Amino acid sequence: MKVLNEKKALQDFGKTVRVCRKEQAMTQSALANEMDVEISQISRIERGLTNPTLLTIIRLASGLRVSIGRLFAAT
Amino acid sequence: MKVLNEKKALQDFGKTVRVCRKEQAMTQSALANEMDVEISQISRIERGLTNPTLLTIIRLASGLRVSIGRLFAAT
DNA sequence: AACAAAGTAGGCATGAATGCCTAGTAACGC
DNA sequence: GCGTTACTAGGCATTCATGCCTACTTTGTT
Repeated sequence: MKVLNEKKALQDFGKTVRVCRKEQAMTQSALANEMDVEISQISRIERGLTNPTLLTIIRLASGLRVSIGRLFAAT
Repeated sequence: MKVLNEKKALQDFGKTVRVCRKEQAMTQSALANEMDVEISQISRIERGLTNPTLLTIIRLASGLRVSIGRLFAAT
């Protein structure tokens, strides 16, 4: 029953998403298109403002062409 | 903009969670305690009825003592 | 500086995740 | 059989993820 620092976990995830996106030289808009999600949601995720769902995470990894594990490398 | 089979993705994830839980010889109740989430939520996740959030997924991996990537091995 | 592109801020509506609860079913040993 | 533990079903309330929209700020280029 260990305590999770939720805010930090979301921020770490967002940072990793941003790093991966930059590595692909994609804009938020381009990623949103690949993922078929709203562009504003990308911004919220990268800033750690939202707690994305499993399906969004799968879409992220697919759009960024990385493994899901990669998105949690900072964890 | 590839299409994602959402139902199958959630079911696959749930199946993997169940496999990992059995490997640890844990009950749903024990896992729920480790994760500090409601037991009914474990049941819903394993049956693919719900689309869990990032924080829930992190708690799952922690409670099951597996990497997050492991939970997506079927993906 | 001016302009364009990229990203942020914030609000609002809708649907869904989660917690909480009760009741029912399944799977086990005795 | 009986009893116990494990899991499922379903409802209800609250919170929040997401989509959609407009406006604003930042960044980069010329």
